[in-house]
Amino acid sequence: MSYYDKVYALVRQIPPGRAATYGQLALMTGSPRASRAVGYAMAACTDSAIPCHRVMARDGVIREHAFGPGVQRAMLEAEGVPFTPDGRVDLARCRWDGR
DNA sequence: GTTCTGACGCGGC
DNA sequence: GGCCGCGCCAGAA
Repeated sequence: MSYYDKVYALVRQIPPGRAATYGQLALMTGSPRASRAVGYAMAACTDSAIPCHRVMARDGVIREHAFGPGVQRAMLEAEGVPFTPDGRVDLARCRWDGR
């Protein structure tokens, strides 16, 4: 059980239509400052069972991932995740509370 | 064991 | 309000 597995386990618990930030997941893993490590774990995510598209920066900005550019946003929209006009995820409404 | 890098976060200018 | 720099943790070389 590496740190990655811990992060993945949390990400898999994110319900459809919800989104979480790297810092939030880092906080749940027990290392509030490990946001970078969390992001790195997501970057290495190749398992389709892990909804890594529901994880983004604190600002709601989505970075391109291994699945392809633009795919992440499409998947989120398909799940009903609200987006702001400037192309960011509206974390104010779909932010996952961790439960 | 040491060093560098990275899907980040926050404070300061 | 936007841009720059430093610090954080974990993994790979």
